[in-house]
Amino acid sequence: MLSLTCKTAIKAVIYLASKYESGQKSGIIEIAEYIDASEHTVGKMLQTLVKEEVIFSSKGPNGGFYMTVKQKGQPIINIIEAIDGRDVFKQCGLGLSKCSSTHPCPMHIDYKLVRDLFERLCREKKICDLCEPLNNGIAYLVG
Amino acid sequence: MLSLTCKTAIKAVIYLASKYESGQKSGIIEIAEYIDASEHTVGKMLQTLVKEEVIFSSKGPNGGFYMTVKQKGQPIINIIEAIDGRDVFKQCGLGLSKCSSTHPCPMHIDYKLVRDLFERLCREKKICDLCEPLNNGIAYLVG
DNA sequence: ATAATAAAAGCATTCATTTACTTTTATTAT
DNA sequence: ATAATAAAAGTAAATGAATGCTTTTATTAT
Repeated sequence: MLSLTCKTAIKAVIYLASKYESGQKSGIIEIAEYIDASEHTVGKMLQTLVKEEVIFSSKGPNGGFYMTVKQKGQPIINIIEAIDGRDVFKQCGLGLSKCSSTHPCPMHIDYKLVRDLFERLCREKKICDLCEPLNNGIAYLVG
Repeated sequence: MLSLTCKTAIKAVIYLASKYESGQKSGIIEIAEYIDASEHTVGKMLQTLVKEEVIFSSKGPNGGFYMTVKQKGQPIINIIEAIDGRDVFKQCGLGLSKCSSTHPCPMHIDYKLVRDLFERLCREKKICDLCEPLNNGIAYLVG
């Protein structure tokens, strides 16, 4: 459902959000190391997130990527739509291009149930909700 | 969640099952044309399904691929496991290799809900359940 | 037996995604 | 102003999945 890059993006953003309290910005290398991902993939992907205003960045010494309180309050779906596009939750379970309630594939009704549940979860869960268990040592971004 | 080949496999099997009443076997070309997929991909994929005993095949004139009543009663998950492997419904939503209830990613609980719902659907729905709406002209495999 | 048919198998190519490298641009501290 | 830092941007390579092609093997009807 989600691309590898998109999963990496969610992890990176959760990490960034969890660093908010420290008041410090994070560089590409730091983020990539923490979530155990390729530096280059992370760099490209963060660029996209900045362009889509999911996160902010600043150049130069003491520069890096960071988030505002408002951005921490964004739903996860903002990350997903920025990276994988707006149609993730509209795709047919069997890959038909025009699958809909009026022209359904045989799995349409059931698959839509799953897809909609996932979408709801991604709309309801805020970035800050997910970084909380990380800060409490209850959840992990690697392993 | 499912690979392109896996989606093609599900469509091919639903088509085969829907042809059961006719008592006729279907060749690679016929199947590929009906579900609008690459002949070669379909050939390879059907081979795998035969090896995993999801469907049967016979060579020679009047040969082709076909299914028994028993095979039509299989759950969809049999197709998925044959093509994409047994771990599809065990994978972490963020791609962690060791994500579990004791070492969860921040999305674990919520994602598991979605994953489990999808798995349940794939275990409960039988192949013959899905070819029924097709036979009734209520659902489609192309478009 | 032979020819025709159709799946099985192996190898090669294409395509998309991911990862890697290099150069450029902006910012800050000195 | 200058040097150092760090993101932005553009291009290239590597990987993996999907597709394409060719040969082999098995079966059936004649």
